[in-house]
Amino acid sequence: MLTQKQDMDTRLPIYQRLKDLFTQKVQSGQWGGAEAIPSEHELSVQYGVAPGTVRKAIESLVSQGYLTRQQGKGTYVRQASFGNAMFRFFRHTDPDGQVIQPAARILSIKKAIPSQAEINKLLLVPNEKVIHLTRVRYAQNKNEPLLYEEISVSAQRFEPLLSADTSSFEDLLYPAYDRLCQVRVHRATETISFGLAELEVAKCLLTEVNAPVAIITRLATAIDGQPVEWRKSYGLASRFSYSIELR
Amino acid sequence: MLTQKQDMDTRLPIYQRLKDLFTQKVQSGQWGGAEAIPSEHELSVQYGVAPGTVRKAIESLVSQGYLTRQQGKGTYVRQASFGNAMFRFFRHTDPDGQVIQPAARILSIKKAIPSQAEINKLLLVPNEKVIHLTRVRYAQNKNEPLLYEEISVSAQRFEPLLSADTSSFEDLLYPAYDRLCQVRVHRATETISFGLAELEVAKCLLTEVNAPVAIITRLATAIDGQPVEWRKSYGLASRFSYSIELR
DNA sequence: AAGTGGTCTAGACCACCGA
DNA sequence: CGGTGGTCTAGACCACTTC
Repeated sequence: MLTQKQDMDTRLPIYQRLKDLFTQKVQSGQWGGAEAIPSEHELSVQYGVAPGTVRKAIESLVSQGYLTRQQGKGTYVRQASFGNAMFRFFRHTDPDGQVIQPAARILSIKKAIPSQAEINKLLLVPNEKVIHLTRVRYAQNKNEPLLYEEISVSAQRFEPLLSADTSSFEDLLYPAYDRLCQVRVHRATETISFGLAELEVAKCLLTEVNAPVAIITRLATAIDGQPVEWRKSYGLASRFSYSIELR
Repeated sequence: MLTQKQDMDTRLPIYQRLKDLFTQKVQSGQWGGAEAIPSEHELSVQYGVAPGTVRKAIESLVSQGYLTRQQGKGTYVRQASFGNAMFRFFRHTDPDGQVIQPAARILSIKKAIPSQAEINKLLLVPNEKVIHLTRVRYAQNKNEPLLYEEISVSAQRFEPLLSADTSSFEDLLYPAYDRLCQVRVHRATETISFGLAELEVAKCLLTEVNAPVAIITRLATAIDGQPVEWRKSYGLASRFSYSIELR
């Protein structure tokens, strides 16, 4: 009663098999969207196991970041929530500790031929084009630019971006990906390095060419592990600081 | 029957109270060493709760890295596992994202009067001295310096370092802390920022004064939460990179 | 064989949410 | 109010380690 298309069952514990099964449901999109997944009770009946066993599988997926549970409501496939995580770390040296809510302005958005780096990072197929998007982020009340960003996505999957009203997604890109292109960012890897501002970057950050800048390279992936967005963000190095807890 | 010296009980769930209680036992050293902690059954009897509740508390502490369980043997306070996973805390990467495993050479090690910053970070008591340790890290096969490090620890707790043979712990400091000083690093927080090389730094990195450098500040803490080591690492900004996964 | 954790069951009652 | 997840109970049987 727990056997799936292929019996992945090599005498794994039931809750493990459930976990695999549920992971498939999430990755294939059968579960997801705004709906809650079936309740614990429902699942336990459906698969003929005890509620505690279903619970254990679900708890494990929650701790892995695939699901979230809300008491009284239900269990949901998790939305990405790190949208502007980076800005937690770009501390403006204002009266201390004030969180900056950055505004954003999109400078350009156009189809282009991918570089080799983009092909590698986004795993593009031959002849697949990309969409290039450039953006500047500002401290909200000031005119001061904080970050210049170059963003690349597959032109195939993100076609709708080209015809959309950019003003509707300037600040928040990932919700727009979801809304317009049905692509949901699940996690990302960021790499920090330092370099010197090239002309375009310098212009947008109102500094000189060759000024030291921090570069955050981000590769964002969907819940099924496919890379969906590659991004390079440039900020003035002198203002940059980034904290991580290691365990 | 679950009440402790001070009733920390504000109607917290039982397993939470157990978790706090067990955490105390670990941090105070009542549990630890080579012995297993009491069995689930024993604990459930002792505190008058169901075994499943004890289990939930323990599982949570296992996932937080405080305990490990071994089927058939028992549950143990987690030992530092530096043996092979040598660079647990070393996240620096080369431009391709490969983790770099550098060799190290200790330049100096001596007792000193702490700066105010050190007093604050390490929570030193009045008149407590520190040990200053400086070190250079090299790419393994090259003569090229990658990082210059200034490391501060309490002179009281780390006295044995001064009389030890430095060649025995050049590469691996944390196992040496454990072996020589019975101090186990459990976690650490790193902050990355950007600056310009001062004289000492420039000399060791074979570059000029005011060359752009990446600065990684690390505060390492023991299992009881006490700060034990404060470290500043400097690397040439042009060669530096650092990766983090976001979720 | 005895003791440990690992898995699983089959409930109970509570707190929270939405209609 | 009914349905959801959150907590808790009180067992069962299994797999593993140690003696």
